[in-house]
Amino acid sequence: MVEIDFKAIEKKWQNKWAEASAFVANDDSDKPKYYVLEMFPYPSGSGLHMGHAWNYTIGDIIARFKMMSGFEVLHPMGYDSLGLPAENAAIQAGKHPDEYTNESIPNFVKQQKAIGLTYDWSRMISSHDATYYKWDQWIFLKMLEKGLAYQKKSAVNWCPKCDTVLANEQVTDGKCWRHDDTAVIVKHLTQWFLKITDYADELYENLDNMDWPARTKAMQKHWIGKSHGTEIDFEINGEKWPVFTTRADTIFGVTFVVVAAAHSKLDALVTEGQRGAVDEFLKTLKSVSEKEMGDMEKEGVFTGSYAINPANGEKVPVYAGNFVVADYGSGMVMAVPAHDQRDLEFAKKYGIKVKRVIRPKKARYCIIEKSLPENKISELEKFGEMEVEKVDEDWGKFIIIYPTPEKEKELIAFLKNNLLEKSENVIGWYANSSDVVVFKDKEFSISTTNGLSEFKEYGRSIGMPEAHLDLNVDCYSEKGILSNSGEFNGLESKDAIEKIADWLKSKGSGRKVTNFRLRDWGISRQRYWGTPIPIIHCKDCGAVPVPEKDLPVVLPKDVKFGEGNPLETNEEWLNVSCPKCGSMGRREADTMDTFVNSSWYFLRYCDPKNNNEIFDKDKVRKWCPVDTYVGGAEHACMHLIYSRFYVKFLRDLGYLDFDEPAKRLFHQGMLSGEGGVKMSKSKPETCILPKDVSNKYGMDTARFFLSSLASPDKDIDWSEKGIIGSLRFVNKIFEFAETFEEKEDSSELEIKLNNVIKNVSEYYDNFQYRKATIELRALFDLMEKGCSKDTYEKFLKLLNPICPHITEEFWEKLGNDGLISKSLWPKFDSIKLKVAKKEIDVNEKVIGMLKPNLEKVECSKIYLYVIPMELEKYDVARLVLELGKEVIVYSVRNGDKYDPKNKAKKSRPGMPSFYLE
RNA sequence: GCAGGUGUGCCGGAGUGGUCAAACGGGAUGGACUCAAAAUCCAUUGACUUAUGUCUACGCAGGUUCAAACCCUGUCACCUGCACCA
Repeated sequence: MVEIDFKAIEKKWQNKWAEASAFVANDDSDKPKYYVLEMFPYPSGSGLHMGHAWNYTIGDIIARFKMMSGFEVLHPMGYDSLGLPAENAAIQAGKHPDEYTNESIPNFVKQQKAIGLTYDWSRMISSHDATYYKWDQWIFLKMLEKGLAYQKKSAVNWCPKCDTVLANEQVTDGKCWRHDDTAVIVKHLTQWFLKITDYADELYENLDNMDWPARTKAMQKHWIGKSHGTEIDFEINGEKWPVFTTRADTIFGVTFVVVAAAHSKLDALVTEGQRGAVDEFLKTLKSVSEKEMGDMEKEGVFTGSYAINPANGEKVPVYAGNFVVADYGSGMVMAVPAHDQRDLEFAKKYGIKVKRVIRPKKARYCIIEKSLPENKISELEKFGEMEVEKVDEDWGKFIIIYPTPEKEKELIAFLKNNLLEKSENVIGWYANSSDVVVFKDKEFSISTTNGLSEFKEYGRSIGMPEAHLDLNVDCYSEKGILSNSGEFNGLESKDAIEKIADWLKSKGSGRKVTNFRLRDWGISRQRYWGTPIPIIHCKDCGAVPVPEKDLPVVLPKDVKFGEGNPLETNEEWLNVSCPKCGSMGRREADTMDTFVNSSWYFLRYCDPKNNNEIFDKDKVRKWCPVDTYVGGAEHACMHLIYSRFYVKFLRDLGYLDFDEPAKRLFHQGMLSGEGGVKMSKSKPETCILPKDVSNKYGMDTARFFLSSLASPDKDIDWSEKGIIGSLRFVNKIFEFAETFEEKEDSSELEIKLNNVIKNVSEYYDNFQYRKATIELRALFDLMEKGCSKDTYEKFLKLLNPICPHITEEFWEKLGNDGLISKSLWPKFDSIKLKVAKKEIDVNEKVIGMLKPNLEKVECSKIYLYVIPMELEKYDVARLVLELGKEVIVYSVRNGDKYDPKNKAKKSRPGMPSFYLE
């Protein structure tokens, strides 16, 4: 291998790019724009490892490709420098967060520059800069104006380790998103909220139109949780209490009502007689709630009140229950134990009756038998419709019965008594209404497996397995046919839901509604390193917004850490006069959630230095929305929902004229160390460092290697062995460059080049970098046999997005003046492409496959067998002409013409086949 | 439980109806070069066997088709999210 000084080449070109301001995006360019963005990082003091480098490279490749393809590309970088991690890291380092951050950022920038990324550094922003967070505050005031920011006292999630409140989105499984070993506790505090729920419907519905990864969209849909249902008023103690349900068809099956234990108006329902019991229950709840709310058993207590079911006037008991969510719907549910598993559990526990009002559309039982007497078979008919579905050699008849609901129990008894125990021939039976399988000769068993095919598998592959009997058919939660429901009997659930809603509406005791799971976004944090909330609390005027002209409210430097909310420790900052009445007021000491900063930063890149406005509308109109956004999937329900919300808000404020922040979203996979070890900044030994890689293999080699490993959305592992393959390739290019002498292109190479240009362009565009590397290798293989300077240059351009430094070097060596990074992407010639690709139709294709084989063979006669695909006559005749041989054609289907045993069998079945004589 | 995704050779990973025993890379084996090694180059890398040959393969089981890794049905396993949302 050649010794190559990658380091020097990298330095040289990084400097040249900077000198030429090669990647500065021009606001006034006439070219079409393209906005590539990677999620801005929090600048940790320890800098970045190869995993980060790879992440940025994914976007960089697109950016470079687009630049060369004639776009004016905006590819900015900035720092999400406010927030808890920075505050904690600073405290740990014994520094003030401001100082710490201001040291970290230059270090980060330096390291990113060393990777050779195409960032427009003139647009760099940092969220801890007051000129940036001023606009966080401005947006907050605008939201306040529009009624979208408000404060309320509420139960909030508190992380004892972060020492602050968390948003719903930041709690996973009852644990903090940063500390998965720390359970979140509930506190009641007055907090600021942003009314993201106002946009719930649009946030939900618009997902369908977006080119974002399916899983992200699915997660967001889940999170927003839109569901259509009916709100039904139950009268309790003369007052109407609305209850939300998606299953209005089960209204006649309601046997009790449950109100959330945490319901704010629970007291109104509790009778004197039950007061003691309820208080007792609430007390036990409190002691548990801090730990495992999740896997707690369904419990409750009777409140003493009764609710009147508006559908049938029945009085049903009202319970307070621990399994009802207080802030979803109305915090109250109608319980239908016959058709809901949770309700059933509860009903069983407290001895509440169960009333069935839905029956399966069609129960289906299947008996598999070998030689059952006819009279037994005909006996089965009395239970309902019957059919013999299929005959199977091994297992005999498959008899299917659809019993009427009334006869179902009888049928089960009949099967048990007559068939399963007494007949040797009966193998078993199953019913998919209750998903039951039973086998002969065994203890009876019914379990919730899944029907016939499973049974067959059991029967064949395992023989007669142990079967389990569990007649758990009393809860039917599927949709079906209504019964016991008065005038609605016989309707299907789907129709009944509509009809019952209409009926209740006409009676004035119900209405159709849409509910969302999404809650408002709590943004108050009791920490220092965040955007101050621009509010002054006044004894007389309440919460008064800081006037726009007084923005930004700057974070004071002088605070004490470790004694609760740091901002509370600076009295000088806290005490200000009320902007409204002038009397003494006090600043809001909470700061904003760090996600506020990242919700709109991509807009600021368009006009990062504007001091008069959040941004110039025209500039944003020019660049936004983001065309390609690259970032981790972990933000699916946080940053990626919040920023959508912000965009919609700013749009409605008249500042934007688009609906979504990014047209296309891409989640990169994670790069792990050798053998799948997670790289973590806290464990330096696990980290592969870009500077080591650059020394050893060169950044370009690493970029090529990582590109060639797998699709960039997949998780990949670093491998010291694997990169050797890429190093070999890079070395070959160096050797080629050293010894390059211009030659004529072969026509094969010409065609190949065309194809490669076309394919590689497509691949870069769609993140299929791996395929691009394969095409480039294939092209280079041909080039090694000799090629023109033009071809060589085109190759360098094609390789440039992945290997920007070395391609600049070779480009220069060829005598070119400008930067290859700023050169124009090669065009492909569509005529040549046609020759190369030979766009042939199906018939030609089949014949085409045969021809080269036939040509090779010395023979006088060719017998050709083809399947009638309408191709014989014309195409074969042509083939005969072209080959100049005698070809005799048979149809494969025309049996008497050939002996299938030793002839047509040869090639793949169905393919035209031939033999020679 | 619900939702989304994945399952291909020793490994990573292409391949979405016929030019597929399966691209490309890694690894392994053999050979060339060398005193030797590294690097480089060539060949082989499902089985049987060495022929323009057969068989077995793309999680498993069925199905559609002249033809299936690719389409359909069912099923299993793994990954990722959400989980008492009525």
